[in-house]
Amino acid sequence: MTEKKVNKKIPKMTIIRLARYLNCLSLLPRELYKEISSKELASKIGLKPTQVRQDFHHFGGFGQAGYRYKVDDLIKGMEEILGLDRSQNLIIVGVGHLGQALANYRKFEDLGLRLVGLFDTNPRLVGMAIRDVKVRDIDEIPDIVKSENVSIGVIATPTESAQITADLLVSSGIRGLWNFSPINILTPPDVIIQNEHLSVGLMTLSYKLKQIMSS
Amino acid sequence: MTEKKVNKKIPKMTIIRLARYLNCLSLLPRELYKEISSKELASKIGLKPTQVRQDFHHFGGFGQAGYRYKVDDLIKGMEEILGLDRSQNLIIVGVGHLGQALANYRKFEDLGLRLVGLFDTNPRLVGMAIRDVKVRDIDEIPDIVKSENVSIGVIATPTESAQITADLLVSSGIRGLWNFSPINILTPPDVIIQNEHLSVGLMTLSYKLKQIMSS
DNA sequence: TAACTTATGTTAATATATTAACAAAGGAGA
DNA sequence: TCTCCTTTGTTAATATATTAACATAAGTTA
Repeated sequence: MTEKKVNKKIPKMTIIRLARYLNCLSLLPRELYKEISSKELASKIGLKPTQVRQDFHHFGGFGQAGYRYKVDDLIKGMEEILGLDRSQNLIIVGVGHLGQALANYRKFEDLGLRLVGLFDTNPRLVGMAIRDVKVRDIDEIPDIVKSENVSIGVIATPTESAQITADLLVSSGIRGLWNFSPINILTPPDVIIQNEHLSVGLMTLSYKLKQIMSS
Repeated sequence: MTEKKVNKKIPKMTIIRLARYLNCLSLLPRELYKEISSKELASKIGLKPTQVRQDFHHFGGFGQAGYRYKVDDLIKGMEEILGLDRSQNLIIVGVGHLGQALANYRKFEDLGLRLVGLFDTNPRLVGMAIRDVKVRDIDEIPDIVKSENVSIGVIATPTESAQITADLLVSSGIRGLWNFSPINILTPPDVIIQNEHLSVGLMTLSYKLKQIMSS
């Protein structure tokens, strides 16, 4: 490792893989894996070792020639790059099945994310609590966003309400949206939106299935 | 349009975008949009018009020079390419919040997919029904897969059970897995696995947020 | 010590993906 | 009819991503 050269514009695909590496490493039993090679890590994700090393190289590398990577160093380094080293707060809008599934998602803590609010319009849900987080009416979103310094808003509402929800979150000051509705939400250019368009994954699965069936 | 040249190895990214185009088109009000230009379609997804045309070109094109695309033709063509023209059956394993969210997912029908089974190990869930689909014990998976000719299995179980569930689905004859657990599931090479590793999306969101914050 | 093995970092070569440029085709209006 | 505008299909140019090749470093064994 010579020097950090983080400002050299990191490829988009490298960031996605970095997240996959971190996800993979975090699931490893730490007693067994104190160290890991690019070969081992690659095989767990279905990549080639040289891809792993090339990705790491964009950040100056995480190891030293001859040695294998120290898992702790990898995790720490990647968390820093991905902005997961400082704790961030998030809220979930829409407390249907999907919203509740996400509210119970244990990985948030591992990623340094704290769920600080649940919101819905349904009066029967408002007042409930999931894992000690109260369900509030969406009217309270602006206040909570400010008081809790929320940086990420999760859109788990029905499709019809998704755009309005996004507008509300943005006007409340949130710059990061995690969208689970199927629509393409319109936002100002300084807002980051991460879409989880589930049907896209399902359709590509269908395509690949068709391919192997007809070969 | 000269001729279909589908056998020319379609780029992976083109298939993903094809799914996004179809998703976008299916959400359009059909009275208003009988036709659409590459420019309009591209802007709705945040792409350039030339990208849309290049993607379509891999299949010989969907229109005619001078005319805009007919939305019906686009949808029909893409459904055929993605293997959504013939109806496929799927089952969901794991009827927690996520499983129930997916079971209520209305888009399945639009994609020609029919939910024919829900499975769980929890005796309190077995016997219930969601949208007229009974929840059965996972022991019944092999029988149902055969009798209903199931082609896609959805893994919505806790992480600990994900690999076992996958093994069971594969041994029952399923070749397509849609995995919502965070782990990288091991399967024979002739099985297609589509991972929805939600934390990856969340991490890339965190990264982008960090970028705009520090600029 | 020397030869061999395994490992990472780095650069070069290849492959893939995106964007630009332009010909061909239709519609609208003078 | 002629010109202008818009559109798709197609090819060429550019940009990005992946893979291969190799130098360097550490550990191991004869």
